[in-house]
Amino acid sequence: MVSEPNGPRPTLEAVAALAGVSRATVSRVVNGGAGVRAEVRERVREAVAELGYVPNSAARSLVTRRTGAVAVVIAEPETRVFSDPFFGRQLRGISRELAAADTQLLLMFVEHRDDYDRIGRYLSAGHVDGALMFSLHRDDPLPAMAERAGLPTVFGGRPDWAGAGRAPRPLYVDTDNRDGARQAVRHLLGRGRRRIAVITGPLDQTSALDRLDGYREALGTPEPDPRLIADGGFTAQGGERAMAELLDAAPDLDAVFACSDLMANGALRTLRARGRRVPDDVAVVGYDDLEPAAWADPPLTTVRQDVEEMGRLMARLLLRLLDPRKAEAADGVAGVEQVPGDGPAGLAPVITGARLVVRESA
Amino acid sequence: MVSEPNGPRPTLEAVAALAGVSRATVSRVVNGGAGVRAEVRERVREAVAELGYVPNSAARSLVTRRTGAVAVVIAEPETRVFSDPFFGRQLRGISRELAAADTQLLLMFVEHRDDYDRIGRYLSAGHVDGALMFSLHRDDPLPAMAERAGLPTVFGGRPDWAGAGRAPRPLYVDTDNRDGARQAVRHLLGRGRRRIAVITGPLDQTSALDRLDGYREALGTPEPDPRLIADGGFTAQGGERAMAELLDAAPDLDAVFACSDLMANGALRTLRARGRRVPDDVAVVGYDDLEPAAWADPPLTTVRQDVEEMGRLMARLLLRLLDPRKAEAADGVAGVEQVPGDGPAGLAPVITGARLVVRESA
DNA sequence: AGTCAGCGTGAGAGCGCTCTCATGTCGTGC
DNA sequence: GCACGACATGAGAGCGCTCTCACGCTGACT
Repeated sequence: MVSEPNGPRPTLEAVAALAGVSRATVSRVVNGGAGVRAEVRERVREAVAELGYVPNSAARSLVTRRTGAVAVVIAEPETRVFSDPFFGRQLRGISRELAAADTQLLLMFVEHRDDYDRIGRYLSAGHVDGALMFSLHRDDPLPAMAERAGLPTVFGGRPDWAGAGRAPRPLYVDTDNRDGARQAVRHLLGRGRRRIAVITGPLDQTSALDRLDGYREALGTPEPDPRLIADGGFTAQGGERAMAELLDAAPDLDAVFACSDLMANGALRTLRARGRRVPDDVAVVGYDDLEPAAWADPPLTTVRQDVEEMGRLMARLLLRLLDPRKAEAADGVAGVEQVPGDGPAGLAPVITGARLVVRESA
Repeated sequence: MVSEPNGPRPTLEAVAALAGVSRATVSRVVNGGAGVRAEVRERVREAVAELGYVPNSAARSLVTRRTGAVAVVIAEPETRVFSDPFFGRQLRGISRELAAADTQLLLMFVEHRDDYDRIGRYLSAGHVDGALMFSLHRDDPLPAMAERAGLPTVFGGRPDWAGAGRAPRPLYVDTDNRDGARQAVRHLLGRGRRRIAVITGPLDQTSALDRLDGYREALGTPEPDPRLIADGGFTAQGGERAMAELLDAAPDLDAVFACSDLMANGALRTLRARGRRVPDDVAVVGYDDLEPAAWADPPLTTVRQDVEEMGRLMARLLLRLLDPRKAEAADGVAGVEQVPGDGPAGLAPVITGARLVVRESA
């Protein structure tokens, strides 16, 4: 690759001239080389290498109407996004999968009300071929925006599809939150705990709701003692506070299911401060099985979801949506269950399994 | 905005027709409207709104040679990137600043050897106007690639500029690592500690090196007792292991300066396991002042660097590099010191201050 | 009254690529 | 020996935008 240090980047034209063929032929070679005589193909390849030719993406996507990039939109108040390794992990899974498909990842955070405008505009502007959206709360306008813009979108976590009218079924990747919660609570019941409290996430998110439902189901009580339920907002501080509320309202509790590891950590802190031993006095189960779980004191019994894999699945789903032909035979991932009864092959929401990991806290 | 649900997106041409002007005039209005009669401008704006016109970015960047996007390249083994809130925080700062300048953020992780190829190609392909690079280790080929591609680049942390030959001075944002480390160790000295160990980061990174130098300086010994130095690799596990090594090699140590909060947490864990009380038996100081510091048990005395601000500064520096005219009067940030003796106004490395935060661990 | 600067606007040439269609060149079958 | 299809290649028309330049108009100055 003997490129000019700083001259203008070579164009198709230049390569064509050097190889003694037409622009069209060079284009064909650059895009796979089908229908070009081997000898010519080789000559063109050499010219490309010699000039250090790299296709101009703007020109290409101007005509193809494809950008080779997807947006990842994270609509989460700043508190949670990066103190919780959850997003990072998922992002990495996404990044891996996209990189493998030579697709770029555009990261956008929604923080303020006015960000919606900017992002909505951006998504409609055709800068990206599709979008991955995270942790939307109930009234988030983003899904509607994406739909209006006709932008293929995959959600992280089952979206609360209140807003959309006659929209097609949304595509998403989620874990079986309800089942995970059930496993957690059943484990506590199996250890003889009877006054089991729950620290929930914000109840305008389906993941938080589903876990709460799983808790209810496992207890077999549709209306559990309200003193045993507190909202921890999916943050460590929230978990700390929620645990304090719970202890005040129900001093006799003997277990707590925190719907995220971070909240479980907060809860542990409160329990320690109040002199309750874990797990002897109060057993604690978390959810996620990310770093905070293993590093808690004592290490958390928790529900594992393969977060990185979820990210990967989201990306794969979107890529398939964008280009069904390229649907590599990369399917049939272990532990993945497809919701049945849907459209074209593989284009359906994906629910991954949850699994209890027993450590010392319960 | 009464856009067609799914029709082809309107073009300049369409807007021009509706407003009864030429394409050129619409273009002028869309790009600020300078040199267009107010009345006409208004008419065009209405047409734009009516059609829901959004400029096609590919067409635009084809002619302007600008993409309005920058790459953020993170070259860090997976272990650290998202278990440490450091990157997330910095990313957020970057994102904020870029969003304010309507610039997109392309995120790319380097994990494998072959990723370098892909990313190098990408950076040369003119997809982005500039790049922000993080935590490069000594022999990282990325800076050279960026330079060869003529891509404006700002580094996070002072790069080890071994590779580059006659390159211009690299632009970077860093904290005063050496001073931060000095403060940490002086604090320990001030508390009467005499056998102060250090848990370093990987020594092929300047931040780790600089902190170690600060440690040496504060001690006043160019060659401190090697038994008091261990590499913790900037990870929690590494910190745990390093602490164990230190205790084995120098059981009489009475303090440890861990060069990151995560490593300090690991160290705390080992100390707890070995029955050493903190801070009574062993005082511990961390570095970063991110979540892990406040959540440690006991809460960590640590060195604060405003990570998000660093991210913001990196982005600002790059934006200024890309478009000097737009250098808003957003300068003169508190606590920021510019390295003197450089090129055009403001285009110089930035070193932000470090500050000791005293909590309970020392 | 004539000149000319200055401003607002339009015409049109590309930016670098893809893709359709026409053209040319064989090989095959009757 | 001729018609025809298959295949390889080239010519050229855009994709939607920006930007230069030319043009016409107004108003100020000689």
